[in-house]
Amino acid sequence: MAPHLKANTADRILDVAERLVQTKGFNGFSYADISAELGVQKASLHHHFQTKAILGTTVISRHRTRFLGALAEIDAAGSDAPTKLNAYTKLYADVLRKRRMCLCGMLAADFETLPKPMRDGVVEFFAANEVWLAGVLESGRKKKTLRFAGTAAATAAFLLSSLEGAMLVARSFGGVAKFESVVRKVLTELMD
Amino acid sequence: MAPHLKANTADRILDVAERLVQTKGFNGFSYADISAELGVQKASLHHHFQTKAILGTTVISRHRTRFLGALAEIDAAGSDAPTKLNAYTKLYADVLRKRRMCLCGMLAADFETLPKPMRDGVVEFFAANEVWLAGVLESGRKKKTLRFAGTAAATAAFLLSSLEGAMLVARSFGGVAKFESVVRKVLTELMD
DNA sequence: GTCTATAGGTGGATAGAC
DNA sequence: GTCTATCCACCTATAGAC
Repeated sequence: MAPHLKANTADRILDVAERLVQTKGFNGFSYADISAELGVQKASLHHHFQTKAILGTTVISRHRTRFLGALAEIDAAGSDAPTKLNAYTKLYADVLRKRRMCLCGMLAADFETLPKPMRDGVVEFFAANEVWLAGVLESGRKKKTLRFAGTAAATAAFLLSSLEGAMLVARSFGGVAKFESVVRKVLTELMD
Repeated sequence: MAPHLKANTADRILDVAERLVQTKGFNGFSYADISAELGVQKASLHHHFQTKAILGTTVISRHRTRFLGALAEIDAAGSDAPTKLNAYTKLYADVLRKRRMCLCGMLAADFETLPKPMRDGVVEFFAANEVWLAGVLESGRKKKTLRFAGTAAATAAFLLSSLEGAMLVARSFGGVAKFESVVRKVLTELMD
């Protein structure tokens, strides 16, 4: 709430690290990159985040907190299910507009090379997303504002997969316009 | 055609490099990894592929040739459009079963860190896939074996995105079963 | 909490013998 | 075509002064 004009060093490190993970992947950047960008020595970065694994884990957990906060805000608005799904896809579009990949989508690509705590964070993020989506879908089906075959859980998995894939592909091939075209196709199936 | 019992060194290097890209990403492996696995010194690898960029570019172009060959085989079978789409998704499922990501899907994640020739290869691969898919979709619509709204090109982009995303997510969260569940959902929309 | 300095290892890449 | 040996830049991480 209280807006600090200058974030503290740890947060500024996390900001840069988060962006670098989302654009270059966890193995595509180093402490030296963060050091150069912030004008802070590498040793100072290690003071705040002793190892890269700890830095990565912290990036994930801060991101999950914020993302779940955004979902809570969507819920708090009290809109109907289709509006909630639109708002959800807008979260992804906003990330893509910054030329970034979904944090956990990127880390899913790097998955095999990640330390265990980061892997766990990625899986938790996907699970939380699917739980939230399934809830929205189920409520939409009850109120007849959404239509879909099969379980809400399977439809949630389909939604998450399609959004992640649309981001992944669009970042190199087609851009925001293609992402939004795919999103419209996905949502239309549920809402028409 | 002629089955060599032992592939030549260059091909064996490409085999390992391809698998490492698909599992760890382009920035997640080194010449040392290939060296250890093949029992060949790093300097020898550089004799066959002078730089990592050349190695990566060669992996992509060999993969594109093989993949387009697989699509040509599907076409040669002369099946109807739904059968072709099923065969196409099976190509992806087979990769996932080997616990690998689609080569170009993985490289799409690494995109920002790739040398230009590799970027071009990734984009070409996606473009070729969408062209092929759009052709199958258009022919299916003509013969009323497939139904979809909008253009064949947009539907092809949706298909590709969903398959890439389903692979990306399923590799860390849900496995082959979830991938196939998503695929069934995607194809059912077109075939029901 | 930030710095300088450095350790110890690995990255991609090359030279030159065989 | 494969090897040994080596270069140098960069990596993560630590020690210790300020």
